[in-house]
Amino acid sequence: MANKAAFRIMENCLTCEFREDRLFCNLPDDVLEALQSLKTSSVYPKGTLLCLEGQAPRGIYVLCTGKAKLSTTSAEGKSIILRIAEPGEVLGLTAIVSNQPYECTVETLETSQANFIPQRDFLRFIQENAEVGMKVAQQLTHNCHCAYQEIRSLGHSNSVPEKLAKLILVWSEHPLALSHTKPGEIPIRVTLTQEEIAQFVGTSRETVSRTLGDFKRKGFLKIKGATWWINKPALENVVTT
Amino acid sequence: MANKAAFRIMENCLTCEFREDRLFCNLPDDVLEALQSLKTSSVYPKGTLLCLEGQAPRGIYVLCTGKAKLSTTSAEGKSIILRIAEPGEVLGLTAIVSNQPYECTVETLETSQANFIPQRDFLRFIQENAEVGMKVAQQLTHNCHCAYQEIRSLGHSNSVPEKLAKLILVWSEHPLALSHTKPGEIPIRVTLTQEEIAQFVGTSRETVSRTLGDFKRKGFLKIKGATWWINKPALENVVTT
DNA sequence: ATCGTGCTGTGATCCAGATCACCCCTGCAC
DNA sequence: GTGCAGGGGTGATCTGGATCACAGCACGAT
Repeated sequence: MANKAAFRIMENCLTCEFREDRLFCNLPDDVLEALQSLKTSSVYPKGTLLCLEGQAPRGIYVLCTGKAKLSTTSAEGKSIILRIAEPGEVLGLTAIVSNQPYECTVETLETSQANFIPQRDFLRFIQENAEVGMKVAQQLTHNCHCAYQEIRSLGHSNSVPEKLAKLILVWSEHPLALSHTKPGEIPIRVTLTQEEIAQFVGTSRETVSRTLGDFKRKGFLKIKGATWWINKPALENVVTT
Repeated sequence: MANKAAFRIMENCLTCEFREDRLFCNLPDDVLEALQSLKTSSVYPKGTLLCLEGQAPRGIYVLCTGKAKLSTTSAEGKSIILRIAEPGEVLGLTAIVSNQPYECTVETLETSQANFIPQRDFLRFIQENAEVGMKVAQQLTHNCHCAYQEIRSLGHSNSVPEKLAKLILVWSEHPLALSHTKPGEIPIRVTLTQEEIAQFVGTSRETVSRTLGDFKRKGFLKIKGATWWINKPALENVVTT
C-alpha cells in the first residue's frame, strides 16, 4: 500500500481527462451528471474479483483505469480467458440486461478504479435515456465481436503457434512507448503468466512455454521480464503459413 | 415452387399470432405500427444467403418463420456454425449497431419469412424508442450468451462425443410432436448434414459419422432419415463422464 | 542463509482425432 | 435405363499437443 498515494482516484466524471475517448463517458453534461449520481467509485488492488461467474447480478462496473480479465470456467475446473477489458468498458452488462447470473468472472489485472452502478438504477436510467441505450448496444456489440474472434481462433483449428502468434500480434497494437528501440522491434508489456496465456489460446502451459521458446530461438521475439520485443513481420508469417 | 401456396405469408405484424411470444414483436400497438411501416416482408427458399460475412451492413432481418444458420469462415475456408436462429430473432444487429461489415453469414435452413429493415431507418427508430433499444440489448445479450456457450464448448477440450452429446441435448429441448413414441425417447427433426454438424462442434465429418455410429450402437439414439429418437438420460451420462 | 511458493523450461510417453482413400447408398437429370 | 453428384460409412495412418514428471530460478518471508 506504499504506492497508494501514487494512484490518483477520479471522482468527478465531468472533469475526467479521458471523458471524450470513452464510449460510455462521452455523454452530454446533464446525462453524465445524472449517471454519475448513481455511481460509487472505488479502487481495487490487482487480483480483485469484481464479479464471479454464476453470481446473481448486482450491477455494472465501468472500468476507469487499469485492466481486467474476463474468464469463464468449465465444470471440470478449466478456465478460458475471454478477453482483457480496457479502461472505458462496461462490465457485467449481459447479466444486468438479461437478469441472469454473471456469465464470466472479472478479475483486475492491475490496481484499477471502477465505478459501480446498481442494476435497478442502471436499468431505469437506460430506459429513460435512449442515448445511453445505444451505448449499451455498442458495448454489447463489442462483447459479441470479441467472442466471435475467440470462436474463430479456437474453432478453426489453427495450430497453437498460429493462435499464439495471432494473440501477440493483437497485443502489439498497443505498443509500449520506449525511447530507444531498434526499428522493426515493437516493445510491449505482458503481465500475464504463461498459464494465463495458455487459457487465452486454449492450450496447456507447457505448450505455451515450448512455443515461446521456439519463437525466441527463431528470432520472432525477445523476452526480458515483462517486456517483450516483437518482430511483427516474422510473426505475421507464422499466421499465414 | 409447387408448395408456395402452402406457405402463408404474414403481412401484418399487429395481427400476427406469435406477436406476444417474440421479444421483438411484443411491443405496444403504436410502436409496432411504426416499426412495421419501415419493413419489407419476403419469403426466402431454403438455402438463401440473407447476408454474407464481410459485406457492408444494409439492415436487419427479423426472422418470422423458419430457421437460419449463422456461420463464420476462416481464412483457410473452414467454417464454423455459431448458432441456429429461431423465429423472432433479429439478425445482423451487431453490424448495424457498430456500422461494421457483417460478422457472419446467415443462410436459411428452411423456407423462411423475414422482415427487412434498412439500417438508417432502424437506427433512427431505436434512438427514438428507448423501449426498442432495450429489446436490441436483449437480443445482443442473447448473441453473447450463445457465443460464450460455444467458446466453453470449443475451448474446454471436451472430447468430440461429449460436445456432440451436448449439442443433441440442446436440440432435444425442442422435441417433435409425434403421436406414438416410446417413453424416454424424444423425437427430434435434424435437417443438418453431418458436414454441418461437424462445423458446429468443430470437428471433421468422419468423426461425426463414427461418433453417431457409436451412439446408435450403444442405444443412445436412433436415426431414421431426418428424425432422430433421443435417449436423454444416456446422452446426459456421456456429458458428465 | 534457508525455506517455501509461484513461474518457467524440457524430456518422455501416449492417444484422440485429423486426414487420406476408398466404397456404398439414394435420388435426380437426361 | 445410365450417369452422376451429394451424403454417409469405415479402415489405415500419422501427428500435434495433452499429460506426467521433474528441475531450475527468482523473490519474499522468516
